This record gives sequence, C-alpha cells and structure tokens, in this order.
Amino acid sequence: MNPANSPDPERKRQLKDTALEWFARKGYHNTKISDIVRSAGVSQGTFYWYFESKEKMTLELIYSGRDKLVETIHTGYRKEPGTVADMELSTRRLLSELFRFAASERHLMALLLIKGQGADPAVQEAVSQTWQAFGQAFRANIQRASELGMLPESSGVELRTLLLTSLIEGTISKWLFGPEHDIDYVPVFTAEQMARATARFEFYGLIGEPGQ
Amino acid sequence: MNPANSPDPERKRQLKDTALEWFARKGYHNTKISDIVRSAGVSQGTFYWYFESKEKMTLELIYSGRDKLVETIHTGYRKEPGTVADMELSTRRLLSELFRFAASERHLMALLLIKGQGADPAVQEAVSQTWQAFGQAFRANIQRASELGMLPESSGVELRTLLLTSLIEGTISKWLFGPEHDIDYVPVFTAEQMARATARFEFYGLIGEPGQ
Amino acid sequence: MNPANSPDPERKRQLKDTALEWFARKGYHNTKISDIVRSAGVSQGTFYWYFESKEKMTLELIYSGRDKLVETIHTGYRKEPGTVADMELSTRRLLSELFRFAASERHLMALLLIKGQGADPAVQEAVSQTWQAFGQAFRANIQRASELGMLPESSGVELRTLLLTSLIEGTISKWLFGPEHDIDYVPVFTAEQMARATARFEFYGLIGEPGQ
Amino acid sequence: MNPANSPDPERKRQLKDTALEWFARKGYHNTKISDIVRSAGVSQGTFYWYFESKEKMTLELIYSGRDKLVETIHTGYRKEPGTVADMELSTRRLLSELFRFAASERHLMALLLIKGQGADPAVQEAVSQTWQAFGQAFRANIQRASELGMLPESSGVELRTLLLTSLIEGTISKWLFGPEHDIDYVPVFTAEQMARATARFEFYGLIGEPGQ
DNA sequence: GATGAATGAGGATTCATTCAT
DNA sequence: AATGAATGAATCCTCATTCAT
Repeated sequence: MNPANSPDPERKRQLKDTALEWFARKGYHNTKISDIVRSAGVSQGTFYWYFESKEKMTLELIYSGRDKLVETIHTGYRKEPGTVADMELSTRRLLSELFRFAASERHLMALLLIKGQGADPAVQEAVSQTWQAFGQAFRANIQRASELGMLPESSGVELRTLLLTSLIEGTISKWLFGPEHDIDYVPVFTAEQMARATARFEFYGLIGEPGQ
Repeated sequence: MNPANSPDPERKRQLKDTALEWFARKGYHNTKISDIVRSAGVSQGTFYWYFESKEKMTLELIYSGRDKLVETIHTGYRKEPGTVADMELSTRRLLSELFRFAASERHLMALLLIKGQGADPAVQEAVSQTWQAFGQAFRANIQRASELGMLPESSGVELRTLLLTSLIEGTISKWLFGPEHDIDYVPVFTAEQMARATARFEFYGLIGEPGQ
Repeated sequence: MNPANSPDPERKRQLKDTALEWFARKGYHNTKISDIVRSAGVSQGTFYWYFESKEKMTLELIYSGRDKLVETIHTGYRKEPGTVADMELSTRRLLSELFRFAASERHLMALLLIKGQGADPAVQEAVSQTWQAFGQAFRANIQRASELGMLPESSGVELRTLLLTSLIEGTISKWLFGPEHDIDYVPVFTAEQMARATARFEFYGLIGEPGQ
Repeated sequence: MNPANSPDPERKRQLKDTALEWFARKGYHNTKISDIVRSAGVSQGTFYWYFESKEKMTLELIYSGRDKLVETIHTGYRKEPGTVADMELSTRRLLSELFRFAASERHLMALLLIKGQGADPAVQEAVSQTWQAFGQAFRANIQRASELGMLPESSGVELRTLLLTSLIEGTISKWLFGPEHDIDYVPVFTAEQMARATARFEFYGLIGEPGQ
C-alpha cells in the first residue's frame, strides 16, 4: 500500500540487488520485471509492493549509487597543498578508494557507466547527474591546484577537467569490464595498481615518470 | 524481396541517416521504426524493403561506422620512430584526424559511445567490436614505442593501452556531448585544440609540459 | 474464519459506511479495497475477516439499502381512498418521507441511482431488483387508484407506473446530485419543496395546478 | 501511426459499433479490448491502429452520441407559441423524434443512461456533459413558455426543468430497458405511444387529460 | 481478531514485423 | 518499389484475495 516505507528492508534490498545484476548484464530495457522476480524467487506482484514502478526503482538504485560514489570521493580526498609529489600521493589515495569502491560495486558501475543508456529519459537523466556530480568533485581539485600555481598555464581548468574525468571514468570502465564491456570480465590489475598507474598518468603522462 | 541489392541506394542511405539521428537522440530502444519512417517520409513497409530488421540495419550502421573509424586511424597514423617530440607530433596528427572525424559523424559517435548500450545483444556486440578495433590500433602504437625504448618500463603495454584508450574515447565523448551526454551540446573547443591538449596530456600528464 | 457472525458489528458497520462513501464518490470499480481500509484505518486482511469479498459486501450494502428504501415507502404510504386532493396529499406525505430518506442516505442513493452500474453482474442485478421493488410499491398505488376510478382510462397502469417511477427516481437523483451527478452537489430545494412539487406534477403536470 | 485520420472509416465504425454493444451489455469496465476485437474479428493491435486508447475511443462514442442527441432535440423542436394545446402538440413532436432516436440508438442510450457510470473519470465527465446539454435544451423551452405566461407561477423554471428532464430521461430508460435495465428488453410501447403519453403527463399529470 | 506482505491472474498497451494490394 | 493496415507476442502494472504470524 505504501511502497515508500516498506517495513522489510531485506526483501527490498534483495530485489534491488537482483535488479542491479540484471541491469548490469542485460541493460535496462532488456531486463524484464519477470526476470527480476524470478531470480529473486518472489511473485510479480511483490515487486510492486516494494516499488512504484520499474523506473522508480531504478532511480532509487542510481540515486543511492550516486550518493555512495560522491561520498567515496569526498572521503578519499584530502587536500594537502604542497609539492607535486604530495598531490600525486593524495590523488593516488583518492583513486585507490575509488577503484576499490568500483570493484565492490561492479553492477552499479556497469549501470552507471554503460547500461543506463538505453533506459527511460528519467533514468538517463539520473545517470547524467551522477557523472556531473562526479565531475564537480574533480573539477574542484583541479581548480585548487591551479590556484596554488601547481599546474602550468597551458590549458584551462575546463579542458583539464574534461581530460581527467574522461581518463578516470574510462579507466574504471575498461578495468572492470575490459574492452568489450563484458560484465563477466575479470580485472587483471588490482585497485592499487590501477590507482598508481592512473595517478602517474594523470600527472606525468606516458613519458615523464620521474624517479620511476 | 531481396533487401541485399536494393536498387535505390539513395533511399537506403536516407533511411540510415535518419535512423542514426534518432538513435543518437533517443537511443536504440526509444526509437521506433515508425519514428524513422515518418521522419524519412516513407511508409513502414518501405523500411522492410531495404532492411531485414531494425537490428540488421543498426548493424549495418555500426559496421560501416567501424570501418570508417578504423580507416581514419590508419590514415592519420604514420609511424615515425624518432624522438618523443616526433611521437607527440605524430599522435597529435592522428588525434586531429580522429577528432575531426568524430565531429563530422556526431550521430555515429553518439551511437557508438553512448547510445548503443541499451540495444539488443547483437548490436552491443558490434559496438564492442568497434572499440576493440579502435583499441588494437592504439595498442600497436604503444607496443612499437615500447620496443623502441621510448617509454619507461614502469607499466606494461596492456595497462598503458587501457589508460590511453580510456582517455581518448572519454575525451571524444565529453568534447562532443558534454558531461551530460547531450546530443545538442555544442563543443567549446576545436578539434585542433582537443588534439593538442590530449596529445600533451597523453605524453606529459597534467604537469610536465616541456617547452610550453 | 467465519465472516457470518462477526463479533464486532461496529467495525463492520464502519467498513460498510466507508465503502459506501467511496462507491458514491468513485464508483464500484474505481474503489479499491485498499482505499476502503486505508480510510477506515484497518489493514487489508481485516476487510476479509468481516466480508467474504468486495462483491459480497456490496451486496450487503445494497440489500440493506433496498430494505430500508422499501420500508420507507410502506411507512410513508397510507391508503386513503377519497378525492384526488386526498390522493395528492397522501402522495405528498409519501414523497416527503422518501426525499427525506434519500437525503439522509445520500451515499446509498448515489450507489443505487448512479454508481452501481459499472459494477459486477451480481451487484447490478441487486441494484435492478431494488428498483423493481421500488416500482412495485408505486404500481400497487396506481392500480388501486385506477380500480377506484380515480384515473382517466387513457393510458394503462403499466405506462403510468413507468412514467411515475421515472419521474420519482430521476427527481431524487437530480435533486441530490444535480445534473452532473456530482456527489458534492448541495441540493437547492428542501425535501418538502420537492415532495410538494413532485406530487403536483404527478397529478396535474406542468399546467394544471388547481387552486394554487 | 496516425489514429486520428484513419483512412478506413468502415473498420473504425465497425469497431465503435462493436464496442458500443459490449459497453451497453456489460458496462465499460467489464468490457475488455479483447472482447471487442474478438467480436469484430480483428486482432488486438488493430484496435490501436484506429484508436489511441480505450478511453479515447469511448469519448469519441459519447461525443458523437451527444451531438446526435442534441441535434435531434433541435430538429424536433419547433417553437410555436400559442395555446397550451399547441405546446402539447409541439412537445409531442419533439418527444416523438427523441424516442425514435433513442430506439434507433439503443446501445448509445444504454451507455449514456446507465453504463457510463462505472467508467474512467474522463468518460463519466463526458456523459455528464451530454446530459447537461440535454437539460439545457429543455430548460430553454420551459423558460420560453414561462415568459409567454403559459405556466402558472407556482414553481420556478429551475424546479420544472428538473422535473421535466427527470421524467424524460427516466422514461426513455425504462421504456427501452425495462425496470431491470435489461439490454435485451423489448419495449412494449411504440415511440409514438410514449411521446403521446409523456407529453400528456408533462402537461396534465396523471389526472388532467382533457378531451381524452 | 488483526496484520500486511505476498500472490498471480488478468488487462491495456506497444511495436517490430508481415503481407495483400 | 511502395504502401499502410493488420498482426500478436511481449510487457508493465493492477488489485482482489490469501495466509503465515
């Protein structure tokens, strides 16, 4: 009757997890309510006891995912103005958190990075918002570094943010799902390795890796 | 009766272009055959005279897109072993071609980068293959540079390819469609600016930008 | 387990009243069990402790309504053979009772007059029976008056009954709910005014209103 | 693709007629699209080629019914101020048209008089509007007669309109469908008989029937 | 007596595809 | 070559009813 505050959070979570797995594997439109409930071992009607609609439940998934993602970034990030080496270290920590989070939430990341695109407008909008929030966090970092004079003036904050977020989002995606967006792909690098390599690339590119 | 050898290639192209625009704007699943034919000013049945099915026509779109994309990369890339500066220049030329191509084929890029993900399995597979072909080209470059001893040994070819392709794909996407994947977004940088900035970032990261 | 002898008649009545209000407002099909129990402040299951089904509970409503309606007619009616003026007076008394009853049972009348029509066959049947019982009472009156030679021979008892019951049912409906069947409509005439006007119309039509 | 101007009016009419028959027999909610298309011998999808939705098609039915009904009233009515006998004759002509129309459109009348009540709000609204339009026509008549001094002052136009429309609507309903609202009921009186009896009743009531 | 989560049959609607003309 | 009406399988969602607690 009142799907908003269902008193069985366990069942609700189970349904969300099941749905997320299906979405990650098949995409939004290719996942039917019947798929979800069959996997979860409940009836079709039960889904609608916990959620208003397929769209609304997906929005719940994405919103809570966005919150966790943004929280991870804020947790991982500690501003320590100082040398470039400091920044690299700081960034590595942040990325480390981020990659670990991504690995622990494969299905969520698949939905956000890849599978949300075929969905209904409202869902796509929510996915977009998530990445905007993601971008904001990094943009703020670059802004600060720029103000501290740690970055050459050659290209603006805008462009650098674009490059950086492109790099990170893409890296997470390819790391987790391989070049083929395969949900069953098994990452060949650890989160730490990814964080280290990505941070280096971020600061020094392919070439300049001081001190090795 | 035989869609293979349609006698009016003009009409076929028109249908493909129209479909591509719809896919780019609404996504595969949110585009109906009736949308396409209405825009193209033909009847529903005509679509099926030229194409076997929605899926097959989308595959045609993607395959020809893939070919053009790969061709662009091969055209733009000229192996000139030499200094890092040579490599950067060479890469900039390649990226320049690539960004220009992407700009001239916005809708195709939207389908490949974003909108193909909600589609049917076969379509998703084709999109994946496209990006694999894309990745192969860059992987070969890095392999060669690595063999020539131009890259530090710190991280392997695999990982570098991952970082590089993530950067480039993501950059094209954000450049063309903004952080919100908006098909009507107007890029704020020129293809040349993007090529230069991306090449620099690729080689020197955020920090090391020699000379400049 | 045995809905027949529910031990809390208060609760049962409350549920029936609540349901009647919903039926009057939204109609049978547009009223959900969940609406009723929410309004009544009980759980879904409770409804089924007191009633076998939605249909059965509606039948209860209608049957008790029918009984009250018929009782009202029998109470209000006192056969006083005599002059036409006597008859008019007698009829006015009957109608007065009837209109007062209708006003005191707005929701029931709404269900019987208007909202029962979209319901399940059994419910519709019960509504029909109610109006047949209603018609019988008036038919008997006309029959008697006819036998007493008080009515011209021009048209038969059948037709007169048809005209009379049409008039009365319709008048109640329009008086209580206005031309738009609006459950929130507020009658502009009193029951007395309606009884007087209707009785006059019944005997003398639009034109002939002797004395007055 | 464009249900608005379907080019096969025959098929559309067939579907509307079939639907109307089902509505008249079972009511709006108890009629399924599958019932309609099965009766019409077409597929489920065909219904949606001609109509946007069940609701929209029902509205079409009601609106065209309303127009025909109002047109009938306007056609049948010719204001001939004069004696009361003139008025009675005039009214009899109008009612004659009306009863004949009603008989020729049994199913439509069933929907408007009885079966529209269980429907969706928009449909109910349309039914209400129809009867308001109906009432307006008669109200205008009474107004005019009142201004011509042909009616005693005892009760106002408002009340008389209420009584008159109640009488007529109810009479049509009972004449066509009997006291049980039975769609298969066969009227026992002709339209002419009904018109004559109703007109007399309207002007003289049960009693006063001058000249026989 | 009461709860409310769970059920599942049923119904409106969508849309890729077909085919007679 | 082209049309567009027709098809029907597939899908989301509703809601009366049940039942373990």
